[in-house]
Amino acid sequence: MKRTRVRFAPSPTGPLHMGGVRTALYNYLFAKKMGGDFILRIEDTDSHRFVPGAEEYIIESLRWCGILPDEGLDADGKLASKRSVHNPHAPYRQSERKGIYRKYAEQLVDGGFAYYAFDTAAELESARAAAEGAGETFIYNSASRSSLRNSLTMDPAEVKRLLEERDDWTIRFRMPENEVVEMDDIIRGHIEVNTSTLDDKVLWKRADELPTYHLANIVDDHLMEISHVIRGEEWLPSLPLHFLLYRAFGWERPEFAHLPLLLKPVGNGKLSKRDGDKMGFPVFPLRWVSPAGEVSRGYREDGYFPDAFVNLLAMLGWNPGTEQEIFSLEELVQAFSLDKVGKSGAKFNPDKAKWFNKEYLRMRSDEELTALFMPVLAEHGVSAEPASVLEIVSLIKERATFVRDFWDIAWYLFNAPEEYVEKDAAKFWKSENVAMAREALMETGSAHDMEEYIRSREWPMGKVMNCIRLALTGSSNGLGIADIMRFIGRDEALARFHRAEERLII
RNA sequence: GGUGGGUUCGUAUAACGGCUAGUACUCAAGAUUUUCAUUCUUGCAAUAGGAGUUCGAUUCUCCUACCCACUACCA
Repeated sequence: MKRTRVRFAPSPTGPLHMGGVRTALYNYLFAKKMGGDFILRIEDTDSHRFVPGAEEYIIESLRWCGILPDEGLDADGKLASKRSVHNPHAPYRQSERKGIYRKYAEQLVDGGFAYYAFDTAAELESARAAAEGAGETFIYNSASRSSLRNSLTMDPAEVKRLLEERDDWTIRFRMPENEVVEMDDIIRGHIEVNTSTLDDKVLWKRADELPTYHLANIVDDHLMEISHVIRGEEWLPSLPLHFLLYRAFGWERPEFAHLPLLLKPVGNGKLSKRDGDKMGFPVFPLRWVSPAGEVSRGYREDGYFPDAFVNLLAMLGWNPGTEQEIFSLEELVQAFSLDKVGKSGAKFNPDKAKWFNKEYLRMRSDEELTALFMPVLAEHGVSAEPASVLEIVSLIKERATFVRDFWDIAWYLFNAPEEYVEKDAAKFWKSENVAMAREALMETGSAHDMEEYIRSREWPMGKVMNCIRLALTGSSNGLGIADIMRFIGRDEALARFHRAEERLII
């Protein structure tokens, strides 16, 4: 049986967004599940839309997620340009493969599957405008190509002359007339399309001597021995062309699987960069600063754990068929299967994303979380013993979604409150409570004794404790008094209490 | 406009023609707790509409509606 080989083939026209990461993830999971190879290829055949830094961003994102390719990267983590044992199909950047595509395009011309077209951009523009004016849509296909300037309509000598003289011609695919293309998609099943609704796509451009996506994609997938093409649903409309291209070349084609789109949380439409900015969640795996200086937030910088991010992405459009929701990458590999991938677009839910991170935070060891929390403390000008921070972490980890929440939850263990929440003070800072609290605090040496003291006197525990809590934390919520006092000590607790007495008016 | 794809609680999804349509997130209520949070319990909430096939349809077929994608010498 043929070895499973899949590829992730992004275009470096900007930062990879979470939908792209999911496509990469599904490719990776499928490859690993089948014991095959996951290949990274950069499709940079559009010389006009190249964005500096985008390729590096893609690689760094995959690295952060732990879904690095088996093939396509050199040992230094850079995209491979030279062949090696691990990179037998290098280069993996299409701009570096530039020289190989022309002969394939011409092979199609020779076989009668493609032709040379000499229409200028301006001519096509006006043809489109004319059709639109007549209430029709201009399609470059069997119906219109006979009246356009190409090697199918022109004298061979004239064609030869133009090919030599001009440098703006293209090679177009000769779409068959009125033929039903029958296709099978692993996710969507059987699909039929009539070629009369399709157009003669440009395959190769003389102007920059570069192929378009369609040609480069098919040629490279063939050359790289790709067995399964797993890509976004937006490619489904070009599947007939790709089928026909494989047929024209006489190549065995890979299996196809078109993934459902990731949609925006509210309203309709696919997830876009603006949604995240507007609704307060990241759309990108990593922070991205555009060449113009525009900043987009990233899951990494927002405090998400990479395994949580991968987990939540995996569950968007796929399910294991069981009720398990938390999966490590290895477990995902084991459980993954393309026939459990859904057909309909998945709306991204930021609340569920946070829930995943919360679950992962709880699974982290106290030691690891402490190591992550120490720098946060330093930022707040606090120096604390790792041992006591570890103890604090174990107390607060269940209350947090992100490590950065730790400070908001436990800051009062390090600093005395500067102000008091008015509403809470009004509720609990009453003379009789304050008197009881003061006595309990002064007369006992530990939180445990204090509790006994209050209990034995049959004082209202809630009122007294909240009075003390208000003095210690500035509000009526937070950790247990015993825990707080263990960390700040009795002296500090008394000092805070006296300070509250000075500052708060009863 | 044309072509293709899609449609189960608000969201993600389960139910390979057959129990009362299940689970998770969110939300609400209750229990626990010295407060908050956690935890636990309970609750709210869905098969887009209409035909057909069938003993029986969320599931198969058709029609309608709505949504999405594509419709470049972009990917």
